[in-house]
Amino acid sequence: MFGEEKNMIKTPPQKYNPKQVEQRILDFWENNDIFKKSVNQRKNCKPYVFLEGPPTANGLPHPGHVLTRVMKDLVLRYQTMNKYYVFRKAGWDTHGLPVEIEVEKELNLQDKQGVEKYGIKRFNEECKKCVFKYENAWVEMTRRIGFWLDMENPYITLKNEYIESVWWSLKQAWEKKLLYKGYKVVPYCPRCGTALSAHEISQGYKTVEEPSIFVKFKLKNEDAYFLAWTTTPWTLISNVALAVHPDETYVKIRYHDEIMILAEERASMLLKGQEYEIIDGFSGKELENVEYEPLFDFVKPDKKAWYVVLADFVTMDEGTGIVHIAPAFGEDDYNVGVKYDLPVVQLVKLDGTFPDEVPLWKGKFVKDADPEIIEYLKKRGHIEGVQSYKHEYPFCWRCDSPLLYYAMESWFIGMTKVQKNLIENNNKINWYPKHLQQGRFGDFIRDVKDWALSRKRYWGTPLPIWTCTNKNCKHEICIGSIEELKELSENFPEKNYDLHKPLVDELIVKCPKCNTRMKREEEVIDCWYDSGSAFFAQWHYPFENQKNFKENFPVDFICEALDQTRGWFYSLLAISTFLFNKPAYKNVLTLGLVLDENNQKMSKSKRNYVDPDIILDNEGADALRWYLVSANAPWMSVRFYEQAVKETLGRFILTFWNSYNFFATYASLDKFNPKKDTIIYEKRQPLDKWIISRFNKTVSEIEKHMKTFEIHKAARAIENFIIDDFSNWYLRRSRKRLWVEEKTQDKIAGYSTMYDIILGLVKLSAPFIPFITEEMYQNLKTNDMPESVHLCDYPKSDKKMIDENLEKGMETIRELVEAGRALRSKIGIKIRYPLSKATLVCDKKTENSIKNLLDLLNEEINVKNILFERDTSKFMIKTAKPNFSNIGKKLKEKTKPTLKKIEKLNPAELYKKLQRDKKIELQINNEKIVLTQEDFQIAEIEKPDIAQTETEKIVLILDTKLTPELEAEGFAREIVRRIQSMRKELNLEVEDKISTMIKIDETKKTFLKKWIDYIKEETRSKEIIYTDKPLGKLVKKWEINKTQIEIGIK
RNA sequence: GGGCCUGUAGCUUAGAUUGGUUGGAGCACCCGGCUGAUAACCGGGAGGUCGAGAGUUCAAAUCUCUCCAGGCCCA
Repeated sequence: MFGEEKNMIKTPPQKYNPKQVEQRILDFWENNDIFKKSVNQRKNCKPYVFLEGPPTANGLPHPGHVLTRVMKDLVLRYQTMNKYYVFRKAGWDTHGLPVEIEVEKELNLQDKQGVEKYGIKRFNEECKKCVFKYENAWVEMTRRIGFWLDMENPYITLKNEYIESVWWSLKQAWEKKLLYKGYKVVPYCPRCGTALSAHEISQGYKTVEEPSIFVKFKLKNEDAYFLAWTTTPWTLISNVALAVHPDETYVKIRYHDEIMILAEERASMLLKGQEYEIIDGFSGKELENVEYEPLFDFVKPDKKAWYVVLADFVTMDEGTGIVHIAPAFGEDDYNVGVKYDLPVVQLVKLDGTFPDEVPLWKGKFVKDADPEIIEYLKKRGHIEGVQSYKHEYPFCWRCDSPLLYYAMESWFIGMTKVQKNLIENNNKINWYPKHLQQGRFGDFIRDVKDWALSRKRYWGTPLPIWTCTNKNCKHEICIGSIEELKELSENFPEKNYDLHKPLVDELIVKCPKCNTRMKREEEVIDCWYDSGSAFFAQWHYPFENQKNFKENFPVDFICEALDQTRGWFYSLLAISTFLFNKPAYKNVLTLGLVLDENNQKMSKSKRNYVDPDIILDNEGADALRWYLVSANAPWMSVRFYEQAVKETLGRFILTFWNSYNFFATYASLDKFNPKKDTIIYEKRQPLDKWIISRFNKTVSEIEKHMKTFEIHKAARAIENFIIDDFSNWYLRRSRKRLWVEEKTQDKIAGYSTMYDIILGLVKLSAPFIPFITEEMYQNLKTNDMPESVHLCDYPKSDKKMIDENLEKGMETIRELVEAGRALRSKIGIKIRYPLSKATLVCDKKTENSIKNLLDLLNEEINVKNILFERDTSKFMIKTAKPNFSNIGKKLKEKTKPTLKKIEKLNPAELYKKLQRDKKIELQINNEKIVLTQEDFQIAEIEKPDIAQTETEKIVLILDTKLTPELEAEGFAREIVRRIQSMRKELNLEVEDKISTMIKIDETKKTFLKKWIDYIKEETRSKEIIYTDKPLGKLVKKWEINKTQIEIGIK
């Protein structure tokens, strides 16, 4: 016996069926709790803290989600195998406007009024259901691609505990005086009565053509006008200021007998070819605070208004360089208003019509009033011109009404106050890729605005701020825990409560100061705040798990797609900065987007969406994973289509499988026992030592790349190793070793090496392709190894095993093999026919580096002997050939006959003669012609029966003479090949014995005499019988080098 | 409109830091070979204005500027 049964390697199935294998592995993991074990066995190790960016399960997962999950899983498995404790809690993001919109659609509700009519309680119940609508699809996708994540105990943002943690953090902000009420200009749909998110707006841009007007504002105390330009006449009613650019030049001109002020650059553009006179010029700065007379005075502002302010956003691209400012209707306007303490005049009602204060147009929709307003101003001489203007304007995606930019009351977190800390904390984060840190993200933070936190909606974490309804008290409190709320409210339910609307608003909360009932601010908060709280709220910190939180903060690793830069990546940093003044995470890997085959963003509306399930079924999760991680750097966009994954399967996964399969098949035949049949390193072949060296080098390469999240490079290092070094060289060169029937030491050395390498590879690539590696591992493992490859430790590079010299030598050998094959192909002698000798011309150093590896070269180019030389002179003959241009110049019309004569001479003789006599004399048409050395060029040619080629360091010379013995050997190999292909045709097992009958002419019989045993052995023939009528299961006629033979086998 | 990223053979890509011989691979293609790894393997071939243009330099895929195309984010 060669080994014990339990450590035996089985013969794997020839064909790899990804779906079947992966299904079986999934079951194996589940039945044996491998995921939990992989986490728990590292419980006492250093933690590597991961935080899951929570998806919303109210839509189906998208290929982009597959990519993020694959990448996260890869990193986490890698760290786990590297002996870190990696806790992996799933999370669900459950609040937000998209959910509400989805539900509104389902319930066919048109607007907020519709929602309130339907009932907030019922509505929110629907929302709650909706966010888990596709939970199954998500869980199934996650499972199927092999993402190990604890989905049984996820954090969920809608849970009371989660909300409580969020409340706690808001109270921290409150106490730090960061939470305040202000205005925010938002795109607003007056018909739906709701503000729209950026995402919604981007869906609804349309090109419209509208009137734009040039409006004259008369200066106070001077008979001159500011000329301003606007596309929204209805906002003029609420005008409070004019803005100019501080650094631009403005001019006072006389035009049509009126004095007007506008930007110099714009004047020359607008009045091109017209007559006007420049009276004066000044910089924008000089205009600051100049007052003008209002166009309308429907209300008396409570603050100083109607003067010139300075603003950088004023451009010279269009208009007059003077911008009319209505802080209630534009974000820029609002910001400049805050800076100058301008009043907010808001003469538009929430339904988009003018209020009673504007008697002229009251009740009219503002946009419809534009023509009337223009007419009104014209009559009063305030209009200098009307142009039609084409531009992009946002419309409500739901009801198609034009959106109004509108200042709404909103609660803010004063991020500008902690900006310095934000910048400092950002600088502590390792960003991958690096450029985001100071680029897109850094820019964003350097220009940070206060966080508009509140949403006038229903489905979200309620804003925990209550105001006393007693007009004399007006006390405001922020509640930071359920306990606190219980204490202050009379009717807090004992159990089964839900902190969402409407319950929070039904509580009778009494003012701690005057005991009057308090009213909650009706808003819910931005759901980005929810997910940005995950790093503490997932622990229900500080109410529970204080220790857990402290050990897991800051998080080591988060990973999401590029679109999260200003989303989750920001909200995490923002919250952790004002709470703890630390970054929430140390490393952030930002992934590129998943595009379709034509580099277009995948979307359902474009119908270019690739369903991951199809690929998972056809090519499998491993091929999909490998493609996604090896195709490109993680932060680059990756094209996603089935053909690409199919190619990955063929090129890489199947090559890996075939390598494994090849080894396992033979190891099983020979009952190789990995525990007992080991050969010490020193006794292995150079080839073995070489692959071990290459392996260890690959391991260290991977370590280097994984450190910098250059996962594609790590993957490619594995791929190159497997395909190039292991499969296409090591195994190919080792096949003969396994083909011998006895269990030689060499064969066992081969098995040992293959076993070690494949087992190492299986571990090395387990985080990348967890299924196929598990399948292989289960067959390879001995009973004292962990039960799953994912419970193993990651391979470490053993520097002692790296032999640079050997690697260099092997490289040289491989170059020689390549050159040798090319040479044989050129001279037309098949590799099957051995040649007597090859000579390598090189220096001593090179000779030394390869002298132990010559067997490989021997076999690959099939020569009997290999010799070394220092120079090529033995094999080459120097010759002289005519130098056409010199001879031509010298002999003119006699050139042709001369050349003809030279052609007839032996070039080698010619060379010798030239060397000796320095000249040559020729008799042409009775004339003596003398040619000298300059008339010839020196060339080298091979001697007869010599062929040569060269690599960078070595000249390879083959003796091409085929002796009868050599030919006989080649002929024997021809026969072997025919018999082998017949064996194959009969689908014989490798070890099956056959009986062979050959019909062949007598001369060849003697010719072959020496090689009969060889043929027998190679073809596993018990006997070879010469006969005129070969019989057997398969009989075939062949022609080899014009010799007819007939072979029968059984 | 602004910021950032990307652009190398039909496709996927190497090339960084530090400019330096003739820009490497793989897939696909064509020719030849091999035949118990067969959705393979080996040799050869064809295929490149390195997105375009300008500049710096003895020398540019690489550095600078401008432009073009695609993408993302923000307006």
